[in-house]
Amino acid sequence: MASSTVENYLKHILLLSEGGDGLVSMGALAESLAVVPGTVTTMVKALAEGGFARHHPRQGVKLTDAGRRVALNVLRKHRLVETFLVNVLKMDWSQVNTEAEQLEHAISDAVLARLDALLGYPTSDPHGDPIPSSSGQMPAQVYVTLANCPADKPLRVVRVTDQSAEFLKFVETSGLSPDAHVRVTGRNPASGLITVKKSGGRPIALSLAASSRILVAPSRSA
Amino acid sequence: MASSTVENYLKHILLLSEGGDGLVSMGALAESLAVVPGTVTTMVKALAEGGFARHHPRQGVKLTDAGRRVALNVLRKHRLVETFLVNVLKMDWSQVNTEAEQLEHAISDAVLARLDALLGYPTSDPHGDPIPSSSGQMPAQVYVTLANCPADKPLRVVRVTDQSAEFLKFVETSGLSPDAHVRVTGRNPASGLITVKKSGGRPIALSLAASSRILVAPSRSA
DNA sequence: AATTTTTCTTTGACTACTCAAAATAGTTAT
DNA sequence: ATAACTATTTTGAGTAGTCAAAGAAAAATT
Repeated sequence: MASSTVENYLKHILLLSEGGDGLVSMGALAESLAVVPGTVTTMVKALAEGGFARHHPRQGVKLTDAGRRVALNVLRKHRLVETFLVNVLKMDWSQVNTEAEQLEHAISDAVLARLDALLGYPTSDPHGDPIPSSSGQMPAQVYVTLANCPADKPLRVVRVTDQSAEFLKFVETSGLSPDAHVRVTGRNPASGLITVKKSGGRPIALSLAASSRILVAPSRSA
Repeated sequence: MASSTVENYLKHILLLSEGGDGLVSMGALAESLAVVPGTVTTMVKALAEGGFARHHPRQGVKLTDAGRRVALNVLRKHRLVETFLVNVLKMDWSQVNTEAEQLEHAISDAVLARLDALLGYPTSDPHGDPIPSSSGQMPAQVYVTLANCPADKPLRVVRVTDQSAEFLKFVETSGLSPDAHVRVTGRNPASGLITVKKSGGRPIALSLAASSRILVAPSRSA
């Protein structure tokens, strides 16, 4: 059985390796886990020893298939728990990430299966993050960010890729949570601002940095 | 914050001290926690250091008020989680003890409060064990065991004080789960057996040892 | 009372994880 | 090509929790 610590390392490696070639630097991992780089080097070698990852000295770490399997299962637990906390327990979506961080390591596969059924087999969590299937498949999402999508087209928010309570609070009060219908009304690269409008609402101003953490899809309805 | 290990020690001390004078022997605690006695001595001194317990060398350990507060909260989490697993997730009551053992250390007070509301503020779990209140009160149950209650009186099962999956399976298939209505029909101290009957069912034979783990209350209806 | 048994405590050692700080490798700039 | 910078690795040490086995105290036997 992988310890909570090992599960955490694997989860963070998985998240950081998305998009790239799978290699994650020690520095990025240390930052993400809030430990010093030396600790990461030590642990990554232990991970490699256990067959969960391969360590390429001075280059980075990459998950093995076994490691990815564990990481995906942890991520699945995390996101299903978040969904439960929001949909069933009606908790604030800006808080559930922290809660799920603990529960993801304590929940058994048996409980997970029941929870999945109770929730109706969801494929994404309240932040729009995709939930890996029990067989370890994660639907590849290739959405465009609000920062670089065409103006004036009808859009639907599908995902918010920043789990910080502060950002999520802002998104919620702005009404930009997943499933919100919006369109980009203005874009000013000089000032680094874009403005979006909900159908029938007043314009909302966002920094480019903020808008790059909101993923959208084309929407039929305005 | 008390670690999972500390929480576990406190919980086991609380459970073992019930009924007695509050003093728990190192041996009993070691047995209950499945560690060697030397480990318990070491840990109990750390608990005392942290203000959770008082260590009386060669006699035993006793919780302080702070320790009891923590222990009751862990027990509350354990039993509310069990109730959730059975009532909401429809899990087998013989398995939920093991599951709750993990979850009791991972669930926050915020989640607990929501869970409590969802379940309708129950006062006992599926095994009939009393659930401590959020303020740390545990309803004192002074029930009689099936082993030494009067014969032929109508009884209601209120609690099963053995969490082993095997025993719970037996109780369930015998139909002696909490709220079952039964009466003692025979008692044979020589063979160590007693027989009970559910209203309209056939007699069930139990050892005295087994029947001492089933608590009952007088029942109006037969 | 002396001896045996039981229970408890101590000691030394080990695993898992962590940090601080020094050493090293790789990269970039001069 | 040398210097400087940055990222990584190594080393030494510390905390939390555990066990095995030796030693000490208390209780039970004889």
